[in-house]
Amino acid sequence: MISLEQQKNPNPEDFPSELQGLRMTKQRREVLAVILAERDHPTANDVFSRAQDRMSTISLATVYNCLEALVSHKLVRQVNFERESSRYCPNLSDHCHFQDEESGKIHDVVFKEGVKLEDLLELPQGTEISHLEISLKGNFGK
Amino acid sequence: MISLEQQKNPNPEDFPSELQGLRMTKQRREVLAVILAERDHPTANDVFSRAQDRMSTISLATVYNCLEALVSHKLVRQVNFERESSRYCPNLSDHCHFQDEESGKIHDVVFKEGVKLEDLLELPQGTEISHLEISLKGNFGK
DNA sequence: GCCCAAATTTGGAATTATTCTAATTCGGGT
DNA sequence: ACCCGAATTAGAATAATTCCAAATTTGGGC
Ligand SMILES: [Mn+2]
Ligand SMILES: [Mn+2]
Ligand SMILES: [Zn+2]
Ligand SMILES: [Zn+2]
Repeated sequence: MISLEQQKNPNPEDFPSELQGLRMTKQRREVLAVILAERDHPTANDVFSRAQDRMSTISLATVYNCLEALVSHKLVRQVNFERESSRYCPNLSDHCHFQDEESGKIHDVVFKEGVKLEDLLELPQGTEISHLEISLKGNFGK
Repeated sequence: MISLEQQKNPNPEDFPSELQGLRMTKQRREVLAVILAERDHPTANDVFSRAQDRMSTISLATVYNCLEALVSHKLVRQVNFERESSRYCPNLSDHCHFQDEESGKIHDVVFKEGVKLEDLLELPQGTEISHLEISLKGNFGK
C-alpha cells in the first residue's frame, strides 16, 4: 500500500485496483498518474494530451469521465476560476487557490492553522457546508 | 443624487446619466434596475427575461454587454458557482455566497467584522489580491 | 436643429467546454 | 472460455458566452 499524498513520480502500476471504492481501470490510473505527476493545475485538455503520451488510444470523453470519477471519489480536486475551464489539483490537503494574473498560473494557498470558517463568516446557525471554494486573483507585488 | 445601495424599487429614470464613469444608456439603466429590484442572484437569462417585460426590444447580446459594463464598473457583482452560469448580485457590500443545495438558491453571507484575509491565509508576502471569490454549498441543517 | 464620429445595440453566427448517446470493448467472476 | 455490468469510445448535441458586421443611437460642435 502506497501513500499517494506526496509521491513524486507515481507509477500507475503501483496503484491498488481500487481506491476510495473506485475501480482503478487502466484509464483512471493513467489520468490519476498524470495529475499526480506534477504540482500544477491542468485543464481537462491538458490532462488529455499528457495522458495521450503514454496511452495514445485514450479519448477526451474518457478523460472527462475519469476526472469526474476521481473528483467525486475525492482523489483529485476540481478547481474553478470564474468562467475559465475547470482545472484539476492533486493536492488533497486543505487549501485554496491563487491565480497570478500575469502568468495565469494557479498556486496553492494554505490556510493558517486553527482558522475555522465560522470565525470568518456570519453563517446562520445550523448551516452545513458541504463544499467550499476560495479563489484569489492578483499578482506578486509590482 | 440617489443612493443605489438600499433602494427598494429603483426607478431607472432616476439614475444619473453617468455612474462610475459609465454612460447610462436606456438598456444599461434597465438592466441595472432589474438587478437592483430584487435581492436575488439572477442569471443573464433571468435578467434578459425580466428586462424584456419593460423593454421588449432589448436583445440578449445587449444584456450580456450591459452586464459586462456594469460589472467592470463595479455597479453589480458577478457570482460564479463551479461551472454553473454566472449570476449577478446587487449587493456591493463585502460578502460571499452560499448556495442551498436543496433549492439551488444563492444567499449572501457576510464576513465577520474585522477579519482580514491575511489572518486566514498563508499568502507569500507582497501578494496583491485584486479579486476574491468565496463560494459555499450546503444546506440548512437536516 | 443638423452633422459627424464614436459608442452602443442588435440578430445571428461562431465558439468552446462539457455532456450525452449509442455502440463497442473490457474485465472480474463463474 | 463465457457472461454481464461497467467503462470506454467517437461523434453528435448542448448551452453559456462571445464575436461579428450592420443598423441605430448618442453627444458634441457648428
Ligand atoms: Mn471545488
Ligand atoms: Mn467575482
Ligand atoms: Zn491546488
Ligand atoms: Zn450577493
